[in-house]
Amino acid sequence: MVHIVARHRSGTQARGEDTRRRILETALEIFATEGYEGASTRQLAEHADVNLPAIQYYFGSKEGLFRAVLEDIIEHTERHMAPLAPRVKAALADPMTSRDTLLDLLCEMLQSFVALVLGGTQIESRRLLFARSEVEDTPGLEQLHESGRRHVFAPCLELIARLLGRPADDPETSLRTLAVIGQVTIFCHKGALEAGGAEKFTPDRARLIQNLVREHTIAIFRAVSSKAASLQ
Amino acid sequence: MVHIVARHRSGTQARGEDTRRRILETALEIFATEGYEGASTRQLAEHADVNLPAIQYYFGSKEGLFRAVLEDIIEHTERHMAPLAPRVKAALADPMTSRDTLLDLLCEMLQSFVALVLGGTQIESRRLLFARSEVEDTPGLEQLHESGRRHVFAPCLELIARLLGRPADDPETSLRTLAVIGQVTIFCHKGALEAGGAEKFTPDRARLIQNLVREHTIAIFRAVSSKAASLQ
DNA sequence: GACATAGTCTATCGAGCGATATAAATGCAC
DNA sequence: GTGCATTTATATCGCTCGATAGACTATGTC
Repeated sequence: MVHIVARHRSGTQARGEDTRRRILETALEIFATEGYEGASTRQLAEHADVNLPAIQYYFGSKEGLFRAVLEDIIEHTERHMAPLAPRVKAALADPMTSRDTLLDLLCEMLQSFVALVLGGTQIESRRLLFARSEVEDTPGLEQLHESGRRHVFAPCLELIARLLGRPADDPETSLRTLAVIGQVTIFCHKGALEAGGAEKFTPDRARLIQNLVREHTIAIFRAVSSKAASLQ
Repeated sequence: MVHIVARHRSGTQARGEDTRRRILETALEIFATEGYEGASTRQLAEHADVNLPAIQYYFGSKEGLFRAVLEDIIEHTERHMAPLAPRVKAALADPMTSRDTLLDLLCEMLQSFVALVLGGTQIESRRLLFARSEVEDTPGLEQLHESGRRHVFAPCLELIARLLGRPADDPETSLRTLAVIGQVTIFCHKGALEAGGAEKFTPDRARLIQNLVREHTIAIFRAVSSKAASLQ
């Protein structure tokens, strides 16, 4: 029952801890490329260079392993988005915050989101798993989804609601928010790589995307604000 | 070997043809919700109300059935996008075409794309299968991808290249194109439904999305054109 | 009415899956 | 060194998968 109790390190336990992490890290890659159902426990064990029952031993089950992988990602997401959260919260709390400040915060949110999906360690795997979470229906993916909604979608929605002068639960507000975020999420898909002409997203490429999404977003909300913003 | 020879209709043959179509249509739904690997031949047969070997009989194999489903979708995509293609081609061929015309055509392309993924018959299934094609790695999906690239991405890319005054193979051009298209593709994901607050995309909702994507796109390219459009 | 063809049925194959029972190996405390 | 918990290894279970074999029925032809 190692996968439940807390770990204390020394000789054998330390080795066990290493094994656990090795399984966890290779599992991220394999789940990302093969999907949950597509990845077999035998494949997972082989790539982590452990024997088959090790997965049950450390994580209880294949599902337990998958959930552990997701928890790692969620934790990373939250840590990545954390610095911006209080600033957004403060800006929203103050009714006097200027439009420029709100718009600037929105752009920062989006740029941070680009950095999240295109940068950092294990980029490719996280990117693929994000994309999968939109499609598959696997135990635990709901949590990943929920995390994305809380740390990315919700703050953007609130900022955009203020920029539009509309309630956050207005359809137009949420649909515009989705459209704006869609500018970023499309880069999670492998089709975007091919169409972009490159094999991988280099840091240069990521920075270019950040700048251009910023430019688009500013253009959108400058235009929308200059009119009554009521269509249909 | 019915799945190869051409069909001629009369008594038994006509019944066979009906069975074939019934399998094809229910298979679209099941592949969309369960994925290629997730859908079992037993499930497919049961939902189509045929026995298990019927799939092998009519389509050779599970893979053959899947490819047949994709071909149906691709054909639908091409037929949907066909009316716009010659107008785009003509506009691009003429070096004197005005910016406003180019921008208007781009918006029409995007609106038509919205209608494709959110409207028509078997909407939900096609939408889900589009989303899956971005992630899964299944026989034949490459063709679907290729079709989307040729009928949606490529024309938009050419129009945007002209609007930016940049070559079509410039990274900025393709990345901007992806960002703009991303405004639409995000609505293929089920997460977009929940975040949008609705259970399904009603025609009203689809029209609202069309209008708002149009507005965003116009704002983006009016702003970009008004400056030298050279960043990073 | 005999025959060939088209279509459908039941039953079953071999392969791969996740999971486990069981036991050997490893390092710790005493 | 002996007892004990932790970690790794072998062998195998029960199940579902895609696919097929082969018998049976319905239809159109002559």
